[in-house]
Amino acid sequence: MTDGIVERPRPRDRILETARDMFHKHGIKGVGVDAITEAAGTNKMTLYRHFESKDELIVECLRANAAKAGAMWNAFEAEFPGDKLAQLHAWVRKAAAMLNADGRGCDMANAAAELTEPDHPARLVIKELKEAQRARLVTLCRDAGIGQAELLADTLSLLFEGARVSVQTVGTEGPSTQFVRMAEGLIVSFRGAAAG
Amino acid sequence: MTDGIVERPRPRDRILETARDMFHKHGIKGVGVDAITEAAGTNKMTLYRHFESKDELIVECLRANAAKAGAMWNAFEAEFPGDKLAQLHAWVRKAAAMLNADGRGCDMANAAAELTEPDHPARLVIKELKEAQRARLVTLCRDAGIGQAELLADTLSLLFEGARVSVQTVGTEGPSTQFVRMAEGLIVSFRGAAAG
DNA sequence: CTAGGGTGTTACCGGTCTGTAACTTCCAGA
DNA sequence: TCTGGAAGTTACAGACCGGTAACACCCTAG
Repeated sequence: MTDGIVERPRPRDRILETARDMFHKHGIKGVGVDAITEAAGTNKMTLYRHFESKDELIVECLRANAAKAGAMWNAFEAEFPGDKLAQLHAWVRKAAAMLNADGRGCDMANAAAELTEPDHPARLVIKELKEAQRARLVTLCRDAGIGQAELLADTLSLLFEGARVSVQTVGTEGPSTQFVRMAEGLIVSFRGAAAG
Repeated sequence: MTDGIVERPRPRDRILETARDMFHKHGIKGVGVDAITEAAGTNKMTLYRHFESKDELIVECLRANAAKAGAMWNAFEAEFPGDKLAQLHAWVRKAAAMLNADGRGCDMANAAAELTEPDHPARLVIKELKEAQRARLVTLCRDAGIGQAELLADTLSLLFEGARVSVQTVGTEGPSTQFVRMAEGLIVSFRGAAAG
């Protein structure tokens, strides 16, 4: 019986969580496996028992990020069941909150900027996961009864993506401050025109 | 008299040009100074006679990029003298062309993603140069007689920035294909509302 | 012709990186 | 209590990194 005390996560999970955090903060090439394992309270050998290479660890981190993002979408549905328009507005608010969370952009985009080898295993999963997110936003727009749902979803996607890199280059006081206004304006405009 | 043959650029310029190209293609941390000098047809010692460190070389590369971008703006003015609206549309076309040029995003944004140390010398110039570009786009929108010029300029900025990272993650067939339509639609919309 | 600065060459330094080998320690389950 | 597997430890291999020292070369300005 080990009740009463908080179970310390297994080494694999500690490594994964620590790596996610450090990759996010310092970039992928800016962090070595030694630093990860030390911060995770373990050692390099244990890392290589659970992940066959740093590249595989990177991929697993990206997948974990995507899983967390997926949970976010589910939270929208749980908060506003059936009300797709409210969920869309929740997405806008959540996106805006992320902009001010820290000065680092999207982990997928940052990884894509760093890992330039065209056949790097991470590039495949980045594309996969980004496309999945796009599909989810398109569906949300369509189910909200918006005509030209793809165009609105793509526009919102690009705005958000751009806002995240803008925060990374000029900080939170730049163009990204207008993100909510832009997004809400677009939604109104798309709802007004041809509610097909 | 060395007429008749093309003057080979001096080592410093060859290094700068080669570094710009390699940083763009492979990322900053993905390229070592040895590789740069070898590709530039010179050697490491010569590099360190002209640049006091790799960091300074990075900064000079970013400045060179900005200078090239500045020349682009001047080309718009030369092509459509006085016609600010035509220059704005030229910007949209040029931006779209960049999206399909190669799969790599903005060098400034990529550098910001890689160089995470908050006091890295490159971060200062990135912020400077991005703010200068934004100011230029705002001025163009304002001079084109558009009300809410800042909002339009910021929206176009974020769209373009987002399109560049989108190209880097999902390729040229993703949301970025809609960039021109989005941008032109926004310009029309902003011109329609309150030509203050 | 000569002097000197820009350039090329080679070797090296200390550090860091990913990844591995060999061995010990710990702990849960039978 | 015994056993087997997971985890920790130490040391190392081989490569690459940014940066420097010492020296040979070449070309041009005087």
